[in-house]
Amino acid sequence: MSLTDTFAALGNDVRLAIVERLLRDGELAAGDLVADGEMSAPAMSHHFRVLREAGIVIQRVDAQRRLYSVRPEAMRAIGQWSLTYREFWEQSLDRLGHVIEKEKRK
Amino acid sequence: MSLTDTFAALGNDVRLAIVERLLRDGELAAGDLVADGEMSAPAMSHHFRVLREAGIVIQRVDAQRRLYSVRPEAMRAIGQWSLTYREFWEQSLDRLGHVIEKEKRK
DNA sequence: AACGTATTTCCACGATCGCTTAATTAAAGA
DNA sequence: TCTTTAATTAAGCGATCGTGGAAATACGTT
Repeated sequence: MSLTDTFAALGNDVRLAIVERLLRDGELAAGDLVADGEMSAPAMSHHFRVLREAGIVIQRVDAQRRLYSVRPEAMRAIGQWSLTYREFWEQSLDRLGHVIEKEKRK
Repeated sequence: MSLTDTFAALGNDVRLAIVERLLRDGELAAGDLVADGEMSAPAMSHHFRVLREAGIVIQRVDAQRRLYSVRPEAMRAIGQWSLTYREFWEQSLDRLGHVIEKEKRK
């Protein structure tokens, strides 16, 4: 459940797509994802397991269905991490911003 | 060079540690990382290659040495992505915040 | 030219990944 | 109870990953 595990879990096209779909649509059943994607149910189930074990999604049981949703804590961990270095990754934008500022003053 | 590739590259303890080290110390030679870690030079070189191919670090040549540093663009991609969903991952904090607000009003 | 330093590429190996088919579990409906 | 629906677990397979040792490459120094 470390940040490495989080990144590893999201480092796969299928799983990143699942997470983004859940972030847009909210809670969805495993079958919903199997329906529109061209992926077998076992394969999808495996991806959900990886996401669950990484702490990215939680599972809620409703009769036969397994409803999945994204854990805000997981997203927050990534958010906090990137914000820690925000000054760094905005430095090139800052430079650009300064150039624009200087241009304006002319 | 997609976001998936970025996450995949960071989904490894050694590589995440390398990136955080570079973010703290700035530009470092491959050998510097080999020195303090208990990892062989070939293994370290491979990790740098993965990070480079994912667009996370850039290599600058100085005589025999290869100096590595983090590309702000890569960090920004993660930052922007998480900020896209900021409202979502701050919702649980918001709820906590509201509870605190209500408590204050009493 | 020969040597030392810094790093990468090549080759091999065991471990893990992503997927499929088949079997299993579990709950709802007839 | 038998069947259908929803999903997971089990087993097996090729592909990729992470690593180390050995060799190769590249630059600087003597």
